[in-house]
Amino acid sequence: MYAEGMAQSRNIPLTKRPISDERATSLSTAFSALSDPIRLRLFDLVRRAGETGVCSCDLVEPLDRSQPTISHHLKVLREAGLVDSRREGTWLWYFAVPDCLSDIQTFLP
Amino acid sequence: MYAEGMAQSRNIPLTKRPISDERATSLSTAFSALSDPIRLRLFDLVRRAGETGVCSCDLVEPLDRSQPTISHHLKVLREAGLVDSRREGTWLWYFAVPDCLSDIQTFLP
DNA sequence: TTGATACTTTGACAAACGTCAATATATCCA
DNA sequence: TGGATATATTGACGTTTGTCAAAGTATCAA
Repeated sequence: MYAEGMAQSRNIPLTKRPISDERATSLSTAFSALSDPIRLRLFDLVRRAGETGVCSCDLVEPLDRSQPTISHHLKVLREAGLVDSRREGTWLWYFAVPDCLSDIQTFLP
Repeated sequence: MYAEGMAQSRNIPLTKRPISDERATSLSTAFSALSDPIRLRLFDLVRRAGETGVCSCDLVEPLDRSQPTISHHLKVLREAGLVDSRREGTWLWYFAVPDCLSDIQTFLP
């Protein structure tokens, strides 16, 4: 049976300097943005389009999702700071934010 | 109004070699495992414990979650291939799988 | 101003998720 | 064999998420 406060610590140096709660939340937002297969492919497509970016209308067909769904995913990516957009007439060109993954980079070993 | 198949392609070289669906799914599993703040801190704690690992009982208190919740998160991390465990008596020592993030590494710029 | 195209927002719904209490399983020790 | 500790599983719950149809907003051109 498991009872309150009965856990016996193994007295192992748990952590020297554990990640802060704030940083964990910030990082998890970035990870979360890439945690859906469609959204990951979406980001991949946008990133591959380089500085020029890619017209959002060209992203619907290859991902086999409705246009509103793609729009929703792009919003998630933008709010996570991974992509941004530039308007050109009625079109929106999406591009990857430079160094958007540097924070994740520093977390990896 | 948005109508079926009306999207006009901008004829931009969309992708040279877009990520495959399988790879996207595999990668998103890893990202998903780190998409929760508590689970991210959990992995951070385990990883910091090095080869020896850390006793699961020492992870409940610092993360301020119930024992079943920590157990659940550890299972998610294990199924994502990020951590593994070694039994020692009644204890389970969790440790980070070496190079578990190499796949994510190769995805980053 | 009217119509066409590009995109976003809203509303709805099922599925997945994070959480905990309660219970079950595993391992050791007396 | 029992009791104690460590961990996992089950079941339930409210919340979040991915999705689409429908409707709304934006921009341009005739």
